[in-house]
Amino acid sequence: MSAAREESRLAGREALTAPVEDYLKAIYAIGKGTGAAATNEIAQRLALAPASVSGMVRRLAEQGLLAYERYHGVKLTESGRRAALRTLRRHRIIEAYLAEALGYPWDRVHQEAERLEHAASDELVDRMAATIGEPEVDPHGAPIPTRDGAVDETEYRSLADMNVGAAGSVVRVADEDPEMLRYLAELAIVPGKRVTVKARAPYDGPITVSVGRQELSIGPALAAQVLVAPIADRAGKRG
Amino acid sequence: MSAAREESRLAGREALTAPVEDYLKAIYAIGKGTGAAATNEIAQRLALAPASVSGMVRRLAEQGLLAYERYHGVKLTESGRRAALRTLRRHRIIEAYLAEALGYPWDRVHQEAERLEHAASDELVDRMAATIGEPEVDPHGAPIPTRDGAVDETEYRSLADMNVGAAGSVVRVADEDPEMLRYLAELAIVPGKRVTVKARAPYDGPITVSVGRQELSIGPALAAQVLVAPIADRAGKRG
DNA sequence: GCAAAAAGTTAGGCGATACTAACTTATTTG
DNA sequence: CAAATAAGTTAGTATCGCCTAACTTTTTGC
Repeated sequence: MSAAREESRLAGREALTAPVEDYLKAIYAIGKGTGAAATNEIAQRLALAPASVSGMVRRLAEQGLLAYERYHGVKLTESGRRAALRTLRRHRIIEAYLAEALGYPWDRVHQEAERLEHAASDELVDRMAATIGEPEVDPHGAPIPTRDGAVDETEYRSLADMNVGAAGSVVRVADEDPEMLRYLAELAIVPGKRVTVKARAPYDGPITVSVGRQELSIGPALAAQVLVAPIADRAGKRG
Repeated sequence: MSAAREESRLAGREALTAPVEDYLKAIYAIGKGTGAAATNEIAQRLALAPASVSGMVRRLAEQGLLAYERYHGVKLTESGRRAALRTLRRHRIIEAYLAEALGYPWDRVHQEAERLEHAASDELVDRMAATIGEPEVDPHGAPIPTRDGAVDETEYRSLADMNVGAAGSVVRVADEDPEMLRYLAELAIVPGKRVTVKARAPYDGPITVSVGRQELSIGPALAAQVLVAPIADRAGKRG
């Protein structure tokens, strides 16, 4: 009964299914909001076969959620972008709420939010946001889109791209890998912390960073997952 | 990719789909835990065609969740009953949490919980329960099953079945119809309230009830939705 | 600038879950 | 107790979202 299907969806939204919301989120993430996304990239991010993506992408294009040209990847339409941002808002508010209100550790909020984002109503998400004081970022520092679809799209440099001597403030870390998040927490590399790149070994070697009064060495793969806002160095060098 | 399917499900549970959980809940509700449920009743409760129920019920029987004999309805197995109670626990804790922690009005918690119960992890549900002090009933007075599958199965009399003169304490009201819940709240017929049946008109006529210092008249259909625990009448009449 | 490699698509299927229409079994009732 | 009615099932189909295998288009690299 398709009536039951309909009514199981959420009032006020155009009843996108969970898989559709996941595709839109993935395409948004790949295209950073406005760019194009390749079939294989979408497939990899969603852990699906490329052929499945071809099929779904055609359907989403028919629904007007994205622009698709065979063999040339896809781009979100304005409507698709809005839908992606609604899901992203849900996801990040849920993450923030789980951490703030329910004491969830930051390495597990992502996984839980990944499921709840498809089931939570606008009302619930808004109540969560209000309860924890309308946060602007999630526990990993990712910006939360507003109700009307605005997001801070500032692009930050990763710790891996900073020059030696440059200082900055950690604004955001990748949120998907729990083990990595636990490790970063251990190192005290969390949003808000001030970091300075002390050295970098050649040939993709480890990067030495000072965080607080500690100095530590991390691999470039990990450093790439940490985004930093530059801070004008008080000593007058340059970042 | 069935791997993605798997991983989208919840750790620690045997990965029942949302429809399956809904069937089990419905069958549990109809059979009051141990009795049998008729195909048509299940169909009606889930707003599905009877033919769809026949199909699903066969599959659930193959999975060992229920005992099924063609043309003679179904009964939950022990495993099915446990699964139903797990879902019920989720549902009711979520309802209680929404009301307590997020200020949800009692007429809307059911609908929201109906979706969240399929997406929330055990950890989330347990954290919610802990946060609001391990409630024993949901906002409508329905008992919350414990983690190990025990529920209070006391059967109460409805207001429609009470003798004139009988007094009692409202323990539970039906939870699905928001409009009815708003009306009951208006009348102050909510769990915990003391009620006395003052009169009942013949031919299925209205029932006059005193609640607090008010006296009001409600139809038998509404009265049937209100469950009451008898209170030994202080004046010595009888219930 | 063409052949090899990479990327993407189509074709053909599958499992879940639902539907309608037609049929069978059970129950009720005169 | 037989006919009428109610309840339940089977058969055949659809949609969604996914898969693999085989094919086509685009890109890359000599």
